[in-house]
Amino acid sequence: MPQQNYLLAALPEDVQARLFHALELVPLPLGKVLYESNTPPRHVYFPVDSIVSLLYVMESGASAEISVIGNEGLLGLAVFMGGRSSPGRAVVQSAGSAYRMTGQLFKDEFERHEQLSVLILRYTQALITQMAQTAVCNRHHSIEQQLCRWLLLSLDRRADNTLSMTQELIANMLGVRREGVTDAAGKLQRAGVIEYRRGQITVFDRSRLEAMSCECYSVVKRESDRLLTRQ
Amino acid sequence: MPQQNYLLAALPEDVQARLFHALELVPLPLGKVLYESNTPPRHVYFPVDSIVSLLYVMESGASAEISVIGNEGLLGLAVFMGGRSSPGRAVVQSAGSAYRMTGQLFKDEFERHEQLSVLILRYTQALITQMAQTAVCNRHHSIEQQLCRWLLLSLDRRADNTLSMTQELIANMLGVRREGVTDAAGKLQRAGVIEYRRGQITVFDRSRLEAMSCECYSVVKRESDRLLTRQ
DNA sequence: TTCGCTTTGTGTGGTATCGAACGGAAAAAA
DNA sequence: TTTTTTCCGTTCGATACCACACAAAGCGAA
Repeated sequence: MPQQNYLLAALPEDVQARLFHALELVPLPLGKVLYESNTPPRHVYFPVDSIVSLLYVMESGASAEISVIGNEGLLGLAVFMGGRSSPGRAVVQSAGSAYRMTGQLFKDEFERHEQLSVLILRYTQALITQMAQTAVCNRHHSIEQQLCRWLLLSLDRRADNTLSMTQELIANMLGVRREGVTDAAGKLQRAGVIEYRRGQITVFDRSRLEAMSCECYSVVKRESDRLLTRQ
Repeated sequence: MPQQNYLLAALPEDVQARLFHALELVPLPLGKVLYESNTPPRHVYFPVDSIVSLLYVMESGASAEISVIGNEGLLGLAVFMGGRSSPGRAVVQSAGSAYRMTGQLFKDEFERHEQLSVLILRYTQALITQMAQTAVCNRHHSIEQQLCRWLLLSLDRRADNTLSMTQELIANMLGVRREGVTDAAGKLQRAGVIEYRRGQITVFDRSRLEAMSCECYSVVKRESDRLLTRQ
């Protein structure tokens, strides 16, 4: 159901009616690259039960995640921001599916329906907040705190309390070494907050995780809620 | 002249005519705080010869700059993104002046004139790129590289090759200690690239500075040019 | 079962940055 | 002029993160 995506669900019924016949449900396997850096996207994606990461990759090959997008958002902002493309790569971080429609069609609708554009702009601001907070977090917080933040952000976009994700991949997202993640994850496991085993992470104590995380998670969360619920 | 601001200058003449009578020229002294975190802005600012930094400040007091705004842009995106306010603080980094108009008025114009909104959206995307690149830069590059990037970004928004800026303030922007900046700046000075003396920085060899900077500067620069010139 | 691959744990050493403190020199204020 | 403040340079030890290497353990396939 398209309404599993909050952005789509928040639209007025008449706009939904116009849009939904143009939507196509596609599976998003783990690791699939939706957008490559600086190449114009064909489609706009609305995740339902998948999670997609926006990664910036440097010349050296080093990378860092700058935002996480799940069923609260959409991919392909560049389409109606007018830039056609953007640096950064979009990679499926948690397999699932998403609705999509062609960028041109969506752009037309964006320009036609004010309720749609208002919603998208608010979502854009939420995304900006997430990116800004990520920048500060990268500068000032420990790997352990960032891991907590990352787990929480991913958990918010999942139906249960598990994640399929190796430490190696998490390290790529956070832009740190795998060993650093091993250390931090080991601490969390010994503290009884999480349990992991060969790429399967289970979160036992979410409130402890929030307490061990840096403020960045709650700042982003609060701001997203403020922007996307208070219509 | 309002046209000293590139965004204003890029508008069609009829839109300029509509907007300019609502603009007010105000001086921006060094250190002035234009927006405080999470407080709704009254005005939208268009810098002409001033530079404004967008800072995120953490609970601990530690801070980091996430973008620089000069005569190529504007401040107060939250106004028409619909969020009314945003986290982050806007501080004048280089004294000068700016045109401003009330947020409500600007929002009305934004919604009325498609040429204006298209331009602003493109600028927003350029800003997003800058923020994302800053996040990655914070993660992967040395203080020296980041200092080069920062000097170049500021220099682009200045008419000459000097900056009034103490190492202490630069450290706050970059989110590092003052001593780290002293080290990096000392290297640059010994290399003959810059000269500084009690808060006055002169750049002698811009091309060397670009060579010593990380790729982040050129990525942001190229993307901004692409978005804002190719109408 | 055995083999091979992936994932995770650990160690060793090196570097960059941090935290805190002190001192000097130049500018600004009195 | 003298005093005060600001800005810059330097030090030292602590720590976080890095690069590389290798071992152990889980899992799947033959």
